[in-house]
Amino acid sequence: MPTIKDVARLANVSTATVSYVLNNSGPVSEATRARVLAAVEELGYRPSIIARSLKGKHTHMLGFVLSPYARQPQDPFFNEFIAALADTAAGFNYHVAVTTTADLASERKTYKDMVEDRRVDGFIIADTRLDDERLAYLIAAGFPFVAFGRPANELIFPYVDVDGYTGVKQAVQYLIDLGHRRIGLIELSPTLVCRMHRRQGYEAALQENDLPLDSELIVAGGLTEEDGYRAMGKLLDLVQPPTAVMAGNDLMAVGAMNAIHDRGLSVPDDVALIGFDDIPLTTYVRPTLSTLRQDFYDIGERVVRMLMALLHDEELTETQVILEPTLIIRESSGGALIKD
Amino acid sequence: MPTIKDVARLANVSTATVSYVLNNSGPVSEATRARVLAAVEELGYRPSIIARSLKGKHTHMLGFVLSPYARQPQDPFFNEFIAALADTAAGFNYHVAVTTTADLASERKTYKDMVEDRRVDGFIIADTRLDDERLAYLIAAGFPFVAFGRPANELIFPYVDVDGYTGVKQAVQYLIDLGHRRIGLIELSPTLVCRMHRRQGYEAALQENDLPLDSELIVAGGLTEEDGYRAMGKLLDLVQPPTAVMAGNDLMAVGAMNAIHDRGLSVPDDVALIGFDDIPLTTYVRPTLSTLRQDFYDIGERVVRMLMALLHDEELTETQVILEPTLIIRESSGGALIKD
DNA sequence: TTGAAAGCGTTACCAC
DNA sequence: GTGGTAACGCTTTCAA
Repeated sequence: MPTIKDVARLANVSTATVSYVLNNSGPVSEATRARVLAAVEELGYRPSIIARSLKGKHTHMLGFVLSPYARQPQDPFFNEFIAALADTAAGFNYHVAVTTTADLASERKTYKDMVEDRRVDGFIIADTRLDDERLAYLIAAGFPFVAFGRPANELIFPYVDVDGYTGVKQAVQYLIDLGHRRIGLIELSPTLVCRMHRRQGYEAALQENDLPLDSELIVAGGLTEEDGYRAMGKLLDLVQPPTAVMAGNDLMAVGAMNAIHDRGLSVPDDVALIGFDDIPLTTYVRPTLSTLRQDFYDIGERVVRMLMALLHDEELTETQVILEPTLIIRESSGGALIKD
Repeated sequence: MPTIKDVARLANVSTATVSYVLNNSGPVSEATRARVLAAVEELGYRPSIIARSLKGKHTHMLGFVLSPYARQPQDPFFNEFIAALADTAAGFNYHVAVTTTADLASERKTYKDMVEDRRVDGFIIADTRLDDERLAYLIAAGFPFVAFGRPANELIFPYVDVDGYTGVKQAVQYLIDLGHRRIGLIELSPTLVCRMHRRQGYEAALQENDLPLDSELIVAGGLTEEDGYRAMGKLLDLVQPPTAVMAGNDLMAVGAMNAIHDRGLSVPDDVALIGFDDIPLTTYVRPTLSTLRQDFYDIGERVVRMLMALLHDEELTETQVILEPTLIIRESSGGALIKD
């Protein structure tokens, strides 16, 4: 591998001049520039990222830690999100280091290691939590990051989030307009900040329509298909089961769908269903799943752009971005209950 | 951030001694060692990965490039595989840089950049192709990598692969044993090496049972649910459609399932179905999908272990590993056609 | 058992 | 416009 010295020698200039040419960081005569460029070409020289980093104090790496804590690794969310991160970062000549963790302890250690080893210049944090150690740690360490998800407390940091409140409210309103009066809610994991907003959206929709808030219609779910299956089972066991259900995410909605089918009932005739996320799975199942779409690619792209601005000391025009999800009506939400 | 010099100063030793202690690379008296360790502790010192890399000529990074060319980004395969890569690498103090590419040209550029910039010490390559530029390039460049998938030609490199031939043969035999005589095959993308082996397994099973090889029963598929849907449509359009179908992967099997349902037919009564991969989706659909399981986590782990051995100049005990897939019978493959 | 110093490949300050 | 050289933080050779 040729180094800058080899280039300098071949072009009969100093290494400083080579550096000037390559980085446009000094005045160089056209003739010299041409000679340097020719030498670079001839040698196939590429500057060493590592040496550059040692000088420049940055790694051109972004960190993203996969945690089973808030999302299952099989959640297709990651595919789109990671692709967006990697794509967008590449546009800035950055790369993304993806790490996985098994539990909270190893997650803690991972962040600490990445920060203290200065392996990455900044982090992308997904799925903010109620009492989020990661956020607290990074803020305390003064380490740059941008989150997908809002804070639950008074912490201040840049983020992109989806408006779960408005989204769920709109979806539940849609079900109410269809004629549904008993609408169930299968909640996400209690530690997730977004669970809160979605719940509030659900309650707001009922209140605005003067529908009673029946606590037995709100069941703890979780994250996975199994969680949704189990939660739906509880709802179906009620003396008066709901005729429609809003699920915390698509995976649980599909679980709910299976629970309904396995009891010989039908979606949407016996129970209408709406999910959240719009993962590809929604169109694979029958009936296809109505849902609230969050554009993970868009979110990932925005998050990286904000982080790049942060790292380059640029002015962040918007530091907290809230995106509206789109209600996507497919088959599982059914038609009007009472035909006229 | 404290440097090695700060530690040396505080411990009243030279930087060399600090380095000896930290790397166990020189004889150090117990007293000195203790003093150094105390200083490290007090300062919260962590060696700079970058400076280390500059000396040592390695980055402690592994590269993995996501390509839509052979697998759709929404393929859940990636989740498990990437998690396995990241987990296993972490055990060796390595990290994984994940990059995405949009097309073959950008893929080519990505590999070139990563290699020439020496951003990573080695690559993991997934889904080998018939005429695989990536492999050719890395071999020509003498750059270390381990593949998930076999070569299609005479190239020699370390890999882990799943025995698609035996797997599919076994699955088709299973269908034959159930009484099926007309068995369809929905193929993977033609460029994938594994398509070949699976096709051969299909043909072998038919031949061993003296069943005719009907070319109209073999249809081009692809990768996605849509591909499977379309391919199944073609099979159902036949004058004499198959009573069972082996799909190139689970995603296409689910697409086939939907195609069958959408024509008012039933799985497995009208058409029995077996997929390949065992992604979580197989248990979310109704009927649940029979499939050949490949353990992506295991594969990812093995690939990284082999790559680590390669990078550390250790003897590779096995350089080409073939794993057997497991036939998993769920509902979609049905029971015996002719009940006795 | 310890340390001085060279060197890894850059960048950038300061002279010329 | 150009070049010499120190510096980035570490490892390692060589000498003491």
